[in-house]
Amino acid sequence: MRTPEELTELFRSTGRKVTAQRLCIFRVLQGDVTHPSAESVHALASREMETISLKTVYQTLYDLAELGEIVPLDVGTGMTRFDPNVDDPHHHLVCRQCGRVRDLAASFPELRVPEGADLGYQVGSAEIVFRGLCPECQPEVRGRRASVTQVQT
Amino acid sequence: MRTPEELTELFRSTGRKVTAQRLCIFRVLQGDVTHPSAESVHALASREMETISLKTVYQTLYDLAELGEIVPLDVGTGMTRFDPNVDDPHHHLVCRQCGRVRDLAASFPELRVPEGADLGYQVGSAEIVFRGLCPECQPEVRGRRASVTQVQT
DNA sequence: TCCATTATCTACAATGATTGTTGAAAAACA
DNA sequence: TGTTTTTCAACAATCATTGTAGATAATGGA
Repeated sequence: MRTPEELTELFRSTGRKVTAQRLCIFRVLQGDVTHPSAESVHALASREMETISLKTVYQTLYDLAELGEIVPLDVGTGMTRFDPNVDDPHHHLVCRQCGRVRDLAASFPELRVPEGADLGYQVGSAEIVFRGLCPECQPEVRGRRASVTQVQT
Repeated sequence: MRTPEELTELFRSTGRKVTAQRLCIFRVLQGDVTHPSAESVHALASREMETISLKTVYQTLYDLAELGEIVPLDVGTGMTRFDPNVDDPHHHLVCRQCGRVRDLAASFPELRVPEGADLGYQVGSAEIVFRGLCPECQPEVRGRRASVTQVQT
């Protein structure tokens, strides 16, 4: 995602106004790698601006999404998450315990819909969600993590 | 998914009661390949039993999920979808226009998290959602479908 | 078959995430 | 600085889903 300064520029140049609230949200998102929900962006922003409303956060997040600066993401954790990493094609790691989401920096160019299996769909993209346990949620086995299990695909 | 008769058996043997509503829901799910939402199961069931409540549908769907007969699925269409196909490992095709969901009967045993990209996650499974246009939503080009585009992964 | 037990039913209210509305306030640009 | 237009915060409303409660029905045994 771009810096708050670049986003300011971008907002102005697209006829959007740049307010203290928006700058605050830009700052919160900057470098956030945890794919926050609107709620958690609001919680962080509230630390700087107590009166900022959740509505404003949603609004700004969807403005950013419209400009292609972040991507709304639904990985089945009940809320929409926002991914500020739009530059590198990537997939996602989701913790099935705590819901933590991280980017998986890899592409899978060999991934194809097998011949005849497409049911007539004109497929344009694929998203992979890898599910497992994040480092924090793993049971410790004699001081280190339990052995890695086989990926079921 | 099992037949209504088998499900009746299964429900009884797990201390659940078999009611007319439940049988109706079993019948509706039987052979449904479109991954219906609770709402659409309710709509179909209502054709046979006008008074059946949405709550009952949810309840029965989650009973079936608990018994492993169907799988709740979130593919980002705003509602939970239910997949009666639990026997064959598979992934999903989602229409980005109408939200139609279909099974993609294929497994990708070669799909691995690249060495060092797992960020410490202990990955156990992967789900792939292929997005595109279903046959009904495709623009027609001189009588037949437009050419297939490249899958972006 | 009939009873007693226990689960399930429907109707209704409540939840949590998200979106709509409105008048007040603030940013942009002349 | 003034005017225009957007955005703000507070509040109400929505949608999918879940909780509650008393009425009802399925089950298993007498």
